[in-house]
Amino acid sequence: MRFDLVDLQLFIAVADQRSITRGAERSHLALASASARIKGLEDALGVALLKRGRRGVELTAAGESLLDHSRLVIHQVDAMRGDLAGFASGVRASVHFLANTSGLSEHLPKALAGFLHEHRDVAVDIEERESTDIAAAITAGAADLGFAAEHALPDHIERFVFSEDRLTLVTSRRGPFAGRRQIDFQEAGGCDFVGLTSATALQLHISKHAARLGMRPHYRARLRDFDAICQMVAADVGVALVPESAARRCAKLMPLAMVRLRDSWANRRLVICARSFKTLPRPAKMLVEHLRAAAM
Amino acid sequence: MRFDLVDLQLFIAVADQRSITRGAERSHLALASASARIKGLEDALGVALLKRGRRGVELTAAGESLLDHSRLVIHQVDAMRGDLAGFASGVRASVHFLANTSGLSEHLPKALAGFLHEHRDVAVDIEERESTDIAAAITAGAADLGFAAEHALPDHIERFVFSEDRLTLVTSRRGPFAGRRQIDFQEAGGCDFVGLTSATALQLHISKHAARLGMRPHYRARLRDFDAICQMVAADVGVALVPESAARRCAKLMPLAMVRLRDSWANRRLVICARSFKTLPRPAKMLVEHLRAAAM
DNA sequence: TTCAGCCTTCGTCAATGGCGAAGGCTATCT
DNA sequence: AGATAGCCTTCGCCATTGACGAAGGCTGAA
Repeated sequence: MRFDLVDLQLFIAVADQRSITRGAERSHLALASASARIKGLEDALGVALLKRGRRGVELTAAGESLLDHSRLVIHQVDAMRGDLAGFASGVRASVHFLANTSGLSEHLPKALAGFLHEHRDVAVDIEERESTDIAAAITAGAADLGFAAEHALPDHIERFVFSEDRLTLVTSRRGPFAGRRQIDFQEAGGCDFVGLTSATALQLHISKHAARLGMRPHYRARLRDFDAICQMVAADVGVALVPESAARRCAKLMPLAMVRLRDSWANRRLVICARSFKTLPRPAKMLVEHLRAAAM
Repeated sequence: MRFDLVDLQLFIAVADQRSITRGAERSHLALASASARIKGLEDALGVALLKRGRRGVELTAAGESLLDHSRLVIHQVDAMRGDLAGFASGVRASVHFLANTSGLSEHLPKALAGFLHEHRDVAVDIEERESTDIAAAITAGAADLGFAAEHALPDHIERFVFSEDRLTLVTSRRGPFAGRRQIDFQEAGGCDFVGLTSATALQLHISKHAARLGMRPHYRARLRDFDAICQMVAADVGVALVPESAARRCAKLMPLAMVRLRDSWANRRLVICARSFKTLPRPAKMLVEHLRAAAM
């Protein structure tokens, strides 16, 4: 007692045409074959689906119900074909990912490379955004995942710690703390500073804590990325707070000194975040699992 | 390039068991047949669905997607089978209908009899409810259709006028308006009344308009149905406002006089109502069409 | 190197689903 | 009343399909 998708498609054609003859044509079947299929469908379901007449057929109440269901089933199958066609053609599932500057340049590339290597049928679209903008975009559903500083995130956004970013004071080689390995940030109160443009989450973070310490740092320049900042510092324009990973990378190329801060707020927690980990599409879930495994 | 429902069910079994061998068993197929079907499915969709291994299989990303789709399709097909099984067993589609007392006893029976005669595969379950209760039930989705007084319905409930119910003052044959064909309701201000229990929509309607006229009718008795009310009236306990159709019917059996009211509010519009006519199940839609045709 | 576990391939054969042709039913026309 | 047209059902035939058992192939573990 069975039927198949061809039966359902034929039934839809017969119902649309109100004729087994024309429905058979529409389905590229001989009339006899179509008639037998419809009869088989009625046998399988145990109910008459059509009223046969001289001028074609009409649906019974059961036939009307079957027509509704058939349309749903065929629509679902078409959606399935479409989805699987995406896999077949290599236009595969993708994850939309937003990362702040630290994430993009320092923390993620290695982890993402590993993931993409293991999952050749998933693409990751990464865009650079500020941490606060990442929070807004994720809340709005405009991205699957984000990499951001935890302090920039509102409470409703789910997250787990991926890494920590220790802020480091960079100075020129002959700078004011030459020979010192670590200081309290307050000791830098009298220095000129080079900083990020004020809209960034990192810069806001620094400003907030400086204010708490009663400091009013004087910014000689504000720039957009760590390399440019470090070049200014190496040229003795001022000192700067940058992520340790960026400082190390720049120190290889420029005459810089790195001085650790004892302040606890100088350790930023960087997190992978989502509106809800549970409801992510499957490719994003796979990426999350990978990143959890790669976290510190 | 095709697949069928057996393929999808087999795929679900294979995915659940993580084994073609055990999936074949679950689907009552030989291993070779199952293997060939899965291979055919992969050919049809143009993408690998499984990673084969020594300890069974794992789903690819495409396979995971197909699994999700397959579950939806099979669920839809099961729903279809269930629905059609209802037709096959004669437990056919039914319409859940709520009607007020007037509707149930005076207005609907003839129209519904006609419908049921024409549609032997539909059942109509009618329950008696007050008009205000009908509104609540329909809003809550607890019934498909209602027959109620329009004034008792909130605005969001869709309706069309089925009939009008003219309220009539009934008195004893030798009553206070003997010989009068029609009066203003206010002229009955000095009479004793017999009425419905105060919770009914009709009684609330009457009370509201009496209050507007500055009347304070004195109720000697409150009863539940028109026959009982008319018996009291015939026994000269008081006068009563009842629907004209009920008054006519009772006047045949009891010494009653009927006096028309000139007041416009004495003409109640009785409507067929639904939360949304457009989204009704098909059997209810058929009943609505029939009632539209039978409306005044 | 052997073995166990699992999947794939091969050959066989019964069942299926397609077709053309002919028959049957019903309403309409002459 | 008989003929006709329109549409659906049945029959017989035949190529294709889908089931099976048996054997082969691959891979990781012992």
